[in-house]
Amino acid sequence: MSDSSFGKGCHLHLIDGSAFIFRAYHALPPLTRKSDGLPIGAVSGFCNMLHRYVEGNTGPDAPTHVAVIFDKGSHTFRNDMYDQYKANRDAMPEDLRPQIPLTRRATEAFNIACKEKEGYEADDIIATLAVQARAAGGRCTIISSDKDLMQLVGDGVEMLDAMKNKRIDREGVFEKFGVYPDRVVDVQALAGDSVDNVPGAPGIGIKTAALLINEYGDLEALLERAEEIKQPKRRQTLIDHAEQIRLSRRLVLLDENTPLDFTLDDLEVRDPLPDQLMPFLAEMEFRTLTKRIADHLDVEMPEIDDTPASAPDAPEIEDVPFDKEGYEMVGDSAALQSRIDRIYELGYVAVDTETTSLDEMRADLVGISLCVEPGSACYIPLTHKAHRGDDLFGSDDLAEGQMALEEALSMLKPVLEDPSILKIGQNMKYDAKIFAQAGIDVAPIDDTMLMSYAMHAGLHGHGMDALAERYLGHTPIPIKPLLGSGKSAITFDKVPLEDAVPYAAEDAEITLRLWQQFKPSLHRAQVTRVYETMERPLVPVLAAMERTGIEVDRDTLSRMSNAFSQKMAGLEDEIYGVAGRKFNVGSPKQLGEILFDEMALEGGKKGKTGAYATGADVLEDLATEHELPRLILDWRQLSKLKSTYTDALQDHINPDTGRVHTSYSIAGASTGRLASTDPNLQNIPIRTEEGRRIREAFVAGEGKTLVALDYSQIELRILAHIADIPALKQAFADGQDIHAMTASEMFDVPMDEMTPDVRRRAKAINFGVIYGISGFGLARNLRIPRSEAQGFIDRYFERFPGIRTYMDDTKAFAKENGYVETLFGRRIHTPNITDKGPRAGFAQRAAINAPIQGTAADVIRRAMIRMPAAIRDLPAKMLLQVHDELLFEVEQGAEDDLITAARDVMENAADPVVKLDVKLTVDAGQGANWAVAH
DNA sequence: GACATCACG
DNA sequence: GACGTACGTGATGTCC
Repeated sequence: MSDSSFGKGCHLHLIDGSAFIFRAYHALPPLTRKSDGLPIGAVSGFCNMLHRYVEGNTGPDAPTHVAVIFDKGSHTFRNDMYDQYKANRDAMPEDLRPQIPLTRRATEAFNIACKEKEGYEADDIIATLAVQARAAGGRCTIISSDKDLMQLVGDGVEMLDAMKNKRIDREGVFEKFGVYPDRVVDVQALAGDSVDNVPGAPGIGIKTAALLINEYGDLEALLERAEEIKQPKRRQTLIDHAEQIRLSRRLVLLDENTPLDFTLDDLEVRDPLPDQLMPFLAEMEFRTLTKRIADHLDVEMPEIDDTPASAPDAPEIEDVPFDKEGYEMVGDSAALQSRIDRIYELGYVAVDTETTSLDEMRADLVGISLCVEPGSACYIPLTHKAHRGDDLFGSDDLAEGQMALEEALSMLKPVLEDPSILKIGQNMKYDAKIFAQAGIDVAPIDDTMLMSYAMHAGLHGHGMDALAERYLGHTPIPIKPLLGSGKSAITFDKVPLEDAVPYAAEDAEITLRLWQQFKPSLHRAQVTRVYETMERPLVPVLAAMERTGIEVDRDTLSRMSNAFSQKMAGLEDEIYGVAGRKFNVGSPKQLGEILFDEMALEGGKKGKTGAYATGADVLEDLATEHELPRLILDWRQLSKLKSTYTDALQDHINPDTGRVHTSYSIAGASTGRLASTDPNLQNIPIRTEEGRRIREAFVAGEGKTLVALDYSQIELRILAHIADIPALKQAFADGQDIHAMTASEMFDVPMDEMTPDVRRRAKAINFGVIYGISGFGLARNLRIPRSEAQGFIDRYFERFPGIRTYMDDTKAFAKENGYVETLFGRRIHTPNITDKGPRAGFAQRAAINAPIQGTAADVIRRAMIRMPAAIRDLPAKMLLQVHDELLFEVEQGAEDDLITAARDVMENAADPVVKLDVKLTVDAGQGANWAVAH
């Protein structure tokens, strides 16, 4: 190596460190260090890549200088220019975070210069060094495939895609951008970048951008002469967004003058020093790699001690039997402190809370259980009462031997909030909400229920008992005998400590064991991304929404209840008169007997239980024959509205907050949809005028407005994309009425002669397709002969052949693999797909529907996860989700800002993972109550 | 606790 | 040729 300074004949290699890390992380399963469980997969991959890189550096083209460049800090000067810069990036996976510093150490261990600078991106440092190298007359190779670096290429600067081993020169850049490197930033400024959240010009992509730049020379010339553009839409876009485009250019333009405290000469290539490298590899416990590098360097393989530090002679995890004797009660701060110390040694802990209620908003914390290793779980009782609930003199005295609640929480708060300690739970949303009541913001978290959901949706439920049984072969201690049931049931704070400790501690241990089993399986099941990006991050978002709740006006509901009561009473009198006697109108059994036995109406069909069917469709048909069915239908509607809504909702108004707090189950629906319970706020009436008025009781708080945003026809749009139906895609692109278009296509009716009835039929068919259409089902829905319905379907398939292909392919895929997948990789298992006979149809239709419904569910999940950051600076809160709709509450005056921000997130929620052929559009409404806002 | 019914997307 | 069917949910009331 020469001692002369960097100049002609020198060759600088700049490695994009972050790219290496992410590639290593995603390429490898989540390995952990054997002695202590530290996640180490990305470091392992990183070292492998560095080693391969060093090995490959021979021959005439070898570098004389080299550095690995890292990002540092999340805030850069670009965030000062534009606060949304990179704002929609997913958070770094929790098991990657602790590995980042280790990759720096790895680089140094390989004796390679390692550089970073606070407030600057790695790309800026790379730009600065590349320009310096060029100015000094040397060459530079940037090892990265990041397109943001392509602006640097030329005059001795090239890029190397290490993955594909492909060099990128000026021509390569032209291939990618349609312009040479000096105009790349102009093209990027126009096209924007959804990954970095660079806005660019709406509707202009790289192709159009390159076209414009090549025509006008450069960006400024283009913007100055924008008036000359022939296409009106494009012209207007450029005029309207000129400032946004200029901002975008500043965002993508790399800073070639980053102040650096080193020079190129400091980057001279150095041979690895075995004394530095081998101890590091040994510390990481990389057996294979250490051996390989030791051989390569011709040194002795160092000792690797990977015996688990915790328990040197501990048997394998699976061998520890469940043993409630090992469960301890923690009753003082010294005992708790030693548990906390252990948590810090390992970096994770399974947590479970015991409370007085399943309703998190009304529940009081009773105790906390912790577990860091099988066999030694503990329970910290906090507010257990001294006497059983059935004690004649049950008092409020606390049981003895418990820690003070405040003391325990103040000791645990730093642990629960520590970003370096992973908190593992089963249905963590529940525990997080309980802790939130105490002002503790639990993070980061893992959730075994959600891991199971990501891996096993469609196979079985994901409750703790089911998972323990199935995956641990263990039956948990049942809660029933402890709490009793019915009227004599007691709350957990009344359970004696000797019973509470084993029950509670076992839950934490089960959770930990499930986690140990599930964590590495996620990767094998290829659902890590689903779990990390669409399940886990949703937990805090939903917890916040549920805790916020929505204001519901009790008086409005109460008045409606009274009105319904009166109407029902009147109807009952009429019904008894027509029927000839009194009976329970709410009893389908009695009604069936009246209609079909006593009154002997036609069309009585008995179901499998022997009772007559009296559903709405049956009564609807009978209504032409007799007046009774209509009266019953009217009564039933009122009865439903009263009992399920106007009465029940009042009971759900939380006395403390005056609001209604639903709970969303994340792992309930197999397709990825959420489900709302206690109360269900996803089925508030809207289809009938009378029911719709119930939404008037859902109101905005004082000085606020409710804003509703809903995806327009999201499932049909997704169908158009997945089944690749050009006519459907075109219709959406043109903003056409999709049902009218289908009708026109199918029934040869021109669009301007469309009748509501023809459109209605087409609409039914469109929905039928999403549900896995059958002639029988469509016939029943449209009340037409089955043969006619079948004719429609045949015609539909003829006009849109892609649909049939999609259905056949999906069924075949499900049979082959036992699951189907959404566009985002969510898997829905289809264990019944092999059914024979009459049941076969069910599983097939479900398999056809699941990718469509599931993809729509994924989209809105992604939007919800990004929403808090997007509306962070607005006085607005997200309140509810109803499958394709999000409801917000916003301070008056900020409605439009909220709509703009939220719509943007929703419409772009598929990016960047999926590029939909059909754009998603979102309709917005606002008002003082939900009836108006929707 | 099963079943029928009906509210929503 | 017959099977019996639209997909996904949750809450309520009746009846056993």
